[in-house]
Amino acid sequence: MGKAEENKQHKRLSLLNTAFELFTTKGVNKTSISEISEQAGIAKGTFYLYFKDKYDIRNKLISHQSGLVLSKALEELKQAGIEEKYTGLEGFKRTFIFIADSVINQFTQNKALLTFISKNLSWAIFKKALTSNTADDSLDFREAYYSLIERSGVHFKEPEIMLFMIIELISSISYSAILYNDPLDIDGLKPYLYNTINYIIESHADTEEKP
Amino acid sequence: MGKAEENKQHKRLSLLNTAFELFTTKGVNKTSISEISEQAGIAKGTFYLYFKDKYDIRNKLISHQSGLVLSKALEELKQAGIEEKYTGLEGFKRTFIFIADSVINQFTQNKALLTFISKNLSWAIFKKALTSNTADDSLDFREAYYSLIERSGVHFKEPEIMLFMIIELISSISYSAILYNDPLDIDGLKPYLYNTINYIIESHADTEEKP
Amino acid sequence: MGKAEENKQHKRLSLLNTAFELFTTKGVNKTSISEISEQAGIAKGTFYLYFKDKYDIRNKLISHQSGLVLSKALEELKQAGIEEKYTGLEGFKRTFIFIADSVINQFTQNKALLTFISKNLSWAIFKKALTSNTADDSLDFREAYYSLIERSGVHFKEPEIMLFMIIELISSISYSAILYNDPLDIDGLKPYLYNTINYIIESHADTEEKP
Amino acid sequence: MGKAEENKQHKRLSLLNTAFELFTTKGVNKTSISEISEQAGIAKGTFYLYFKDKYDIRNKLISHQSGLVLSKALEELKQAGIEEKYTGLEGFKRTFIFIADSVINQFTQNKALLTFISKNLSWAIFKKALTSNTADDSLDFREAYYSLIERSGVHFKEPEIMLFMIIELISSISYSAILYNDPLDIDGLKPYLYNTINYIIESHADTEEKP
DNA sequence: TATGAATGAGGGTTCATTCAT
DNA sequence: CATGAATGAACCCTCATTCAT
Repeated sequence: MGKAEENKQHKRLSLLNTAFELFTTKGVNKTSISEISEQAGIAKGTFYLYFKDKYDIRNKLISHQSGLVLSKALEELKQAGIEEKYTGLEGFKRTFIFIADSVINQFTQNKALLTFISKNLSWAIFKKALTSNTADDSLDFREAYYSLIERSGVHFKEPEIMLFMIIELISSISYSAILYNDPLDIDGLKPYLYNTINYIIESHADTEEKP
Repeated sequence: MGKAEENKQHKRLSLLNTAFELFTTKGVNKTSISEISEQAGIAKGTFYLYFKDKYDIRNKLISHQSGLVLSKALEELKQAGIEEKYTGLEGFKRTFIFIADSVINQFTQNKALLTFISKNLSWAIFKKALTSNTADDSLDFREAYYSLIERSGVHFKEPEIMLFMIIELISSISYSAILYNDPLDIDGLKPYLYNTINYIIESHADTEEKP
Repeated sequence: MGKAEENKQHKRLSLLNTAFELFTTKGVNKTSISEISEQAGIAKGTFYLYFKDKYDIRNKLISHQSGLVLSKALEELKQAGIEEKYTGLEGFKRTFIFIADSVINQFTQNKALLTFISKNLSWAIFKKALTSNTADDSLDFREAYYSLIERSGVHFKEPEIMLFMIIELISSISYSAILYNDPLDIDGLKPYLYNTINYIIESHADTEEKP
Repeated sequence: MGKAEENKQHKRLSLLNTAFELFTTKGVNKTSISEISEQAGIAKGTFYLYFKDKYDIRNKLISHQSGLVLSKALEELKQAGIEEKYTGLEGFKRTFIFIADSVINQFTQNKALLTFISKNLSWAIFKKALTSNTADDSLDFREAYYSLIERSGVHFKEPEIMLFMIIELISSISYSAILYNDPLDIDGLKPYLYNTINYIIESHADTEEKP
């Protein structure tokens, strides 16, 4: 049982990894299930024991990969000790920008990943990724987000909308800037982007954070 | 000659219109060239006399349709006489929000169009749409944009980046809000969106617009 | 031993019942062994411990179900007491028509059963059903048939052929009439059918039935 | 045009013939479209230009082949001059039996055809075959049937039902007898069969055919 | 005996593209 | 210019059957 279960997990992962590589290399449309299976060293029919179809595996990959990116960003945050250095609204802004910067840098270093996620991400899928971290991972980004808010001591009027707007801004701008340097490379755009993010945060903060 | 040329244009338009209807109805992937040709009342082989392949016609459609949306927005702007009522930075902001609002409303009323454009739009394609208005149309949105700036009398540091950021913000937020009401319906999000747009404009304006 | 044996019989029956339901619902072709097994709550591999393949279980079902239909007809016959009321050739005819009518009514009330049996029945399979009543059932229709003849006191020249002809007539006519009301519904056809059956019986009877 | 059209007809026929051969040899279920196409010397995709799917070609074949069998029977009838020799009810009976005999003999000589038709024939499909003789053939069996009746001078109460019953009787009995000699070979069964057919005809005739 | 994961051949079907007319 | 029949590769998916556990 243990062995069989292990084997199954191994195959599942093999399929996920292969699919990810192909999706990011050739795009989802031009990747066939035959190809995924073959390259994963698995019979074509076996694919269907693990995933319903190509879009099933794609969605699972998006959740999974988004989760990984965020995990890494939070990891880096912890190591940088940002949260401890700053407090209040200022601290929150710095923290958030730090995370955004980490995410953007990851995308800059892995453009295929950016292509894959951007072309297929929707806020709905992303929200799922925030919470359900596909089994293994124990990270819950949503929780991390709210604990971040709490620790800052700031009260935000609509934290959900604030998050949504920032994420949409980051992802849409990253896409064009990182992949096409258009209208400018991402480093040139960062000041504008972070400036806007800061503004969004400020405008959502309830005026007097220390009454 | 005149007759033949007319006929050609007619076929071309027929293909474009049919393709647009099918793309917005069933999606680009699930629309076949056979289908487009047949529904356009044209032989399959003839399609290739006008377009290279499905993606060729798709790109042309995106440019074309984006142009139409902007044209309509500018048209409405003219009829509303906004530009004449307000001046300076304030006027520019109002004008811009007016245009954004028009675009968003158009998308709200035509969700298929939104899906089609959002799923396929990139800044690069959009930029092309701004200038080259596919033959017939005489509108040059870029020109309109700069004349708008000029008339306002405000000097912007990076008008191109400003435009880019605003458009990305609008399009990414519209997508989720209009199509899925997630995290909120578009009417609920408009205040936040317009607020942010205003901020972006302000932060790009060179401090003292009236020296 | 008793327990294991019971369990085996239980699984066998579960497979037979499930297969029957699926065969009559979706047709033999479109029913897969996976489906049968799964719905029977049995592992796929286990199926092969009980039946050779789909057609094996199908044949066994036809025999079984045909037997059930005949059993029920004979049961009803007994309860109606027809045999006691009439004697001689006349009695035989009435008895036979009674049985035919019961069978047809059963089919009318269970069209899926009719489809299944008609599409798969052959005289050869049916003959097997007449005698070997799949284990449990103790009824031997062939025996019942000959005892019916004997009791009537009539001598038939070729009782086997007579039975064959009548059964083929009934089954082929029922099929079209019950399932498609074509060329007429079964009630409209019954007079013609029974009239012909009567004739077949008469023509097989040795002239002077009471010497 | 003429050439292309000819070519199309040729391909169509090639597909029909190949399908017929495969259907009668291996059965409809076990024949694949790949096989039909390949053996017909045509690309697989081309099949779909001519027929919707396997069952489309099957139905067309049944109609076609049934028509051929009947045509041949009527041809033989004409050559035998039966109709001229006999008149009235007697003549009708002899004519009908002659046709039945021709059909049965054809089936006896072509058992594959019998298997194919019997396993797939339904009264509904047959009726279609009676009238619409797939383009080329000019024979309309239904018309022939009614002209036969008319010429005989006999009035039948329900000619449609009479035909239905006789055909069902013939086909179901032929099937078992010709293919399996069960319960008797077809020659042994013919007397019983024809006897019954005669009876059915008689019983449908309006009593006094010569007033 | 029972399981059910794995197989992989083969099914039906679609479709971009070509080319003779 | 226009056609549309023909292609055949490629696709997705199903499923009977096997076999290690």
